[in-house]
Amino acid sequence: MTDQNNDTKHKILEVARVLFANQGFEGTSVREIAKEADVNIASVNYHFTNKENLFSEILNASYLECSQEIKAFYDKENPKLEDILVHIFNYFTLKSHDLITFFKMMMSTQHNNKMVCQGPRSEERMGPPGGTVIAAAIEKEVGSAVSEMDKHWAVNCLFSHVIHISIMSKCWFKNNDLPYTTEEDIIRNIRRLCRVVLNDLKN
Amino acid sequence: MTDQNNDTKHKILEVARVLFANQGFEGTSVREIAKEADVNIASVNYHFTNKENLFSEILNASYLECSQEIKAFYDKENPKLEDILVHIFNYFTLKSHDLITFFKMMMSTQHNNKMVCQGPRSEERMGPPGGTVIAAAIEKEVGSAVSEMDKHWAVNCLFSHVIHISIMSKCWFKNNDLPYTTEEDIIRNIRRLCRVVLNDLKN
DNA sequence: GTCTATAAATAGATAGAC
DNA sequence: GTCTATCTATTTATAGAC
Repeated sequence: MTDQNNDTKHKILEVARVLFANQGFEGTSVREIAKEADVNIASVNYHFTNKENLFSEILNASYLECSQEIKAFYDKENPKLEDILVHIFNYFTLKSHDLITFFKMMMSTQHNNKMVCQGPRSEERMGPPGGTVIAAAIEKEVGSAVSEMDKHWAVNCLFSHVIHISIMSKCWFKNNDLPYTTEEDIIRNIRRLCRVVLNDLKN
Repeated sequence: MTDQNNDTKHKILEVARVLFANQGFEGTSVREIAKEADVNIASVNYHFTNKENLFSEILNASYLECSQEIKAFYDKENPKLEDILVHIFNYFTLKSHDLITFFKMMMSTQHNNKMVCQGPRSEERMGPPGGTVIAAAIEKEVGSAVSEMDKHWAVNCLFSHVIHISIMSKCWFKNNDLPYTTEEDIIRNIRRLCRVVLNDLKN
């Protein structure tokens, strides 16, 4: 594998994940990817066999990178639960298209049946990316006596809020100037939900 | 307008909303819609001018019908907050493609900029469908002294959870058999979040 | 209002020269 | 590994007969 190969392959991946995130699978053409990445159109199929496989590789990589990013933050900063969720929000909205891509793909029924389940399942049974880290943080703050069901409930509530807000802040809020939807508002709201959920688990 | 016209137009709308919900805008062809609705392909453009306009009409209608359905339930049953949210969950997952369609469309960046804002804005400034009903129910249970900010926070938390779970239960859960994701689990979790959020507002 | 036929554009994929 | 050229299929949209 030459440097040129790596370059081309990498450029395609970088461009494709952004285009897929913004336009969906069907909304993005291979030609568009090649043009935007400034590579020849035939190189896409040469490196990835076909469009579906390119998509699939990005899907699996996105899940993995999301999980790893969150894990790295947790290991390095030893943060509180609410800091993790704010970190996830910032990561998704400011730094990366990964999660947007990932959840849009899941919502495309014709693809999720074929694709979501394949590839390495890094977090057991493919819970939400970062799910195990969120669960660990909950246990640390509430105590290890917390039941599995309680933990699942809490992870679910918190993650669903963050992912929903992350996605909505990119389209809905922007187009409808709703009240209390500045970045500071959103982060304050995330922290508040964390405290409220944790309080419930403690009782 | 003859009956035949109404029939054809109505059939197209019914079929298209389901296909758009499942496959997205680009993933659904006009041919597929016409075939599934058992109408001639040219009638789609005859009645709706073009594909984008058909999509746009469905988008606005879906938002409106969601809001009205929730409002009707509220006016008729005088339910508790948690019953409203369970009703929304049931409505979205069991009875209708409306919300799925609506949120998928919002996530398609190339369309939401053009479309989401147009049409009648039934709930002020296009908050989530059912948002005003949820807010009213909160006020009824917590008391009218609750601040606007608190209400927005609560609506946000509760709605984001329900919509996320509704969407996920159609693809993610099914494909990854995660624990605590039966319909009963989900409903129990929704009710729990309602109680926890309400408790916080009362203090 | 409905139909067939077709125009015009674009899609994914590949053959074959280099 | 990269490129041009092209095949084949499919798309949206429309013209024109009925």
